[in-house]
Amino acid sequence: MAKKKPVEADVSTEEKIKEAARKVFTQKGFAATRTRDIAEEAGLNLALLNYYFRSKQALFDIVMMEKLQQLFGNLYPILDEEITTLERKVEMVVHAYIDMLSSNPDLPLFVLSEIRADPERFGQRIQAGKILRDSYFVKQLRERRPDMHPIQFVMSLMGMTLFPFIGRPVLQAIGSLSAKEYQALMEERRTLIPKWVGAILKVK
Amino acid sequence: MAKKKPVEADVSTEEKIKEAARKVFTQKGFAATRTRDIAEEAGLNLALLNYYFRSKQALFDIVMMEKLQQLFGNLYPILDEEITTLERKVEMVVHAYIDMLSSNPDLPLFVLSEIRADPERFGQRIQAGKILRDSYFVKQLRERRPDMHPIQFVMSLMGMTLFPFIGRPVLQAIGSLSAKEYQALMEERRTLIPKWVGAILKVK
DNA sequence: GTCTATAACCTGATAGAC
DNA sequence: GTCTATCAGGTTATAGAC
Repeated sequence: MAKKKPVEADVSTEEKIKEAARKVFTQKGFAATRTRDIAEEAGLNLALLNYYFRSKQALFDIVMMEKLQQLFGNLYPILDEEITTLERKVEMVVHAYIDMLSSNPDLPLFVLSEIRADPERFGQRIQAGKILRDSYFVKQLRERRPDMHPIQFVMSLMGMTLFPFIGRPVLQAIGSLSAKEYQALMEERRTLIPKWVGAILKVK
Repeated sequence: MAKKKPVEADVSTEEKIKEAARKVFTQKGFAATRTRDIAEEAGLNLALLNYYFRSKQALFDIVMMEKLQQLFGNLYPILDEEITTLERKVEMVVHAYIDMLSSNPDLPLFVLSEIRADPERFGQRIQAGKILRDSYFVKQLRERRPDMHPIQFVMSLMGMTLFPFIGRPVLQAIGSLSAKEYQALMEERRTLIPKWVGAILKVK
């Protein structure tokens, strides 16, 4: 009743463009994407991109901020829970990533590539400090393993979780795996990684 | 004595161009690189690129093949040694990668991005099958852990080793680390990863 | 708001002098 | 072999009709 237009089952033009931009930018990156590709993907005219968003760069920035949030935004809330154990946090992080990346396999390679292409624009955007300074996770980790730098642990956890998606073409070829088989291995990693990380926490 | 020119301490123009191309392509990727960038980096004129190499794409292909070899070429020889143990092979792989990536930190993100951008051109170029079908490494791994798919192990090993370089800007920010501190952590990983991988091999 | 047409600019590649 | 000058084509962005 409060809507501007009573019947509006279809998405707005603006949203169509954003959705097309998400797809094309994530797949090809900023430099290799032409605004024409996005317009075509959206089934719209090129001029509308500049009507709704001022420029290719402005549209990209919007998509990029979303993707940064998507890739890193869920991390802190999980890691700062006070009641969950370290092992449970690892389980939750791995689970959340494999869920999300199964529908967005290109996300990590896209985000990390674009951060490197323009570090000062996007690098700072991650409120990076707070994850390792303030979180309950780090407190627990320091308590359990005062001998190791927390980031060493984070590197390995993220590496084990994200790398299979970043290096998928190569890994899939190395293993002579079908898409279905690869997906099954990702499912298996939900339990495999927490188990392995548990072993890492105990060693020495 | 057999040289065409008696005095030639300086590098050839062709090699200057290739060296500049290595640097710029690896840093910015194919799409974001302009042939003018390469010419400028080489301290030469743009026309010379097309004189020595036919096109941007042809020059890129040469660099890309080199970089593929650099990233994956040393893997099989190490993994197919008959006399070394599984643990020793892991040590050697980790050591070789950390050595090489310390002077070429952009290499993995570059190669993996470009493979994704053009999978049919470069994907096949890695004689991928042989690493996991034929190598002595896989034989040892199957023997030790018949319950797990070898690729699961490879994913984790490569992830722990390569990801710190792929995600460096983010990880360095997360940890509030200087370049020097980051480098020290990479050195520490030479022994840390083999130790952790050893724990993974034993768990359950 | 949406389109077509076109401006303004950039990029890869080449022609031709030296 | 190396340079300057320039072409041809493509790309972002805008003007203006509807």
